[in-house]
Amino acid sequence: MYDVAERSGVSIATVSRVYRTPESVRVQTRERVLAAARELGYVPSGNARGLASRTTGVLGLCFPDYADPDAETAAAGADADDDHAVMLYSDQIIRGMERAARRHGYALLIAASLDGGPESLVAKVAGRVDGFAVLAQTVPTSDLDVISRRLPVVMLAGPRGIDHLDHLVVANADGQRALTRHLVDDHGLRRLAFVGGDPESPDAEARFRGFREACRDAGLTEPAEPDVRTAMMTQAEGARAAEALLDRAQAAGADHPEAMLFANDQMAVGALQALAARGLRVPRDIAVTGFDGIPLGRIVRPTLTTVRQPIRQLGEQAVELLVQRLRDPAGPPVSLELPVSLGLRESCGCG
Amino acid sequence: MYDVAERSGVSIATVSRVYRTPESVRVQTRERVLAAARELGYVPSGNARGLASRTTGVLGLCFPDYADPDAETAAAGADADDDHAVMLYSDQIIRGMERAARRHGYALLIAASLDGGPESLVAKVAGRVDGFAVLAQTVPTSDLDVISRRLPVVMLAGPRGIDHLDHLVVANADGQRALTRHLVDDHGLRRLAFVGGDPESPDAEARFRGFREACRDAGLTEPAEPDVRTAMMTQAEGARAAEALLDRAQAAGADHPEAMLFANDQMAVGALQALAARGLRVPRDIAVTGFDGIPLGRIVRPTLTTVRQPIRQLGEQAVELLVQRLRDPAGPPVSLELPVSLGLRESCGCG
DNA sequence: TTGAAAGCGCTAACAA
DNA sequence: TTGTTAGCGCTTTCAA
Repeated sequence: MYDVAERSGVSIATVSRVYRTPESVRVQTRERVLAAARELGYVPSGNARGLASRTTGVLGLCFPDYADPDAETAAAGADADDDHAVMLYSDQIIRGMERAARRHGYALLIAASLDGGPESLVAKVAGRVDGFAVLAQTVPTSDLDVISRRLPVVMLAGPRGIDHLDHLVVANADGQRALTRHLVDDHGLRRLAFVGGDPESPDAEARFRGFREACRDAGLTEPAEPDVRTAMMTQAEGARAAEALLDRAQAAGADHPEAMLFANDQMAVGALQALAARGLRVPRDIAVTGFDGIPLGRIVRPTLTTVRQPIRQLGEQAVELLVQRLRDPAGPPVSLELPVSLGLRESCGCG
Repeated sequence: MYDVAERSGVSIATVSRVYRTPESVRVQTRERVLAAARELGYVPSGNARGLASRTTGVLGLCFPDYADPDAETAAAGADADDDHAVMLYSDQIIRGMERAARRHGYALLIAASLDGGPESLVAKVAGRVDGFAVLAQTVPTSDLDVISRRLPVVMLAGPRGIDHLDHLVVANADGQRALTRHLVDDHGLRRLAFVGGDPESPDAEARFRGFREACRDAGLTEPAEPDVRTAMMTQAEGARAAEALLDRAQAAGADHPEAMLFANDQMAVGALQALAARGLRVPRDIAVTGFDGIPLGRIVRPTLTTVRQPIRQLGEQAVELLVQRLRDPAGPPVSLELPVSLGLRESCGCG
């Protein structure tokens, strides 16, 4: 910058103005500066700029560093030889955030979190942005606690964790409730079984809650617990859960459920295969539903009825929240729930 | 940092050491510093750090700001109501780069390029990274010219543009040549028609070149030009091109081609529909092929034979190139061509 | 093992 | 419209 100033015969302040507020510099001068900059290959240092102005013009995103297990499994199921079709949860959030960030003139810095420590990627991100979003279970609460005292952080798709953070979730309970009602009201099903996940998973629990509430509202017996729980909510576990449900009914001399509702699509897809193997036709003999809206759900036969998560909107909304928070750092913490939508396809008897 | 130093009774130099080279500080001291940092909510400033050390630990990516028309069209074709299934070209590159960057300890800064000007997003990215990748036709050559004199830039999937840049392309000609040979050698087809794109598109032209070479090698007449060219290579244009080809043959009193090869999957998908509408069965009456390997290609019926681009590897390789260039700034410019693979499915008679 | 001090390249008053 | 001058918060010799 000093070189550019010297070469064009102005002060560094003028060079700075040319880049920050071009109108405030006489056209003639401006062009002289720009020419010199071009000749010298001058690229303004974002670091120096950020240091002097205390803003970076960058928003961040931290997401888990393990490859999304759901998506990987889906890829394997669909077509193992390439992964063009499979979009990860994080890919979609990135896309949403990038678009929204661009609208507001921000760039997006992304990093999957390695393990902690003073020099973790999270720390790096935090030090280089004006604010950032964190996907649930990515960053230790203790780190977030420290960081969120210095800059805006929004927590995505998880428990708030720290109560002064802004936070964004999808309407898990609402979605599952609506889907359950659809089964009861529109298809007349009454013997429903719910397959949940780890009790520690807020998503899975919220979905079960929705199921339970719908049962209650419909006058069915309100279950205290999911009929089956799985640890990882994988396809294999879904298949096993379906079989267990069948075996259990048989052992009791009872009819099998009229519908199996799974806390995610992965398990539902696994169940579809297991049920076919046992000679049950879906949806004729039994209905099956999932949750998430993964691509695999419309490749399998029958196509899978599900609740679609608005993942991209999650990213966009995260940026909106950050931008707003940057404008008004003192406002009360915001907590938003994004609406989901039903994807009614063949496996429930629609489509 | 001064506060942390004061609170823990050391100098700022020691605080710095705690974060940069923890081993060089006595354990006792280190923990005192860390405790103070925690209490104060200290987050090291990436800007200051970058300014002082002249490195950012961040790599960048600039990609076009228009939504990828191919992918958007694919989404519309597959299922207009959501976009979970559709991965954009840029999404895949981002994913590839992020993974590779993480392996090398870098974070990734992404920005779609708005229009130029001194304050463009490109300039912002350039000023905040140690090096970055540019997707073809994203950044004006003049800007790149200036920027690339200060930091490593790798050009992706396009003409090199500036000859001292590292640059990465996929083997368009090789892929189309191999696919054409497959049609000729394995399926015994000889009357082939090629539908290309804008002569300005290096990708489309390279693909046509591969086609032409394969024709020559097979002893067929070597076409000087594609049988049809389209401007945007969309589905609609592909459909129109297929019809034009049919009409042309009919007008000439000739048989229709035995195969139509399209310069991308979009057009091929459009053609599939047009051919079905004309009562032609694919691949029985005529074979159809595309290029790219978009997700839609395996959802349509018949599934589409294509050449798959290794897009994610493009991103990973870009990072490798940048890292290498950062290590050895003076080395000669590198130019790599990534191999593609055939995706033989139903529309050519395989699968 | 720790401290002192000189920048890194820019922005933002304030002056002229 | 342009120039002067303090820092911004850190890293990095060089000494101690």
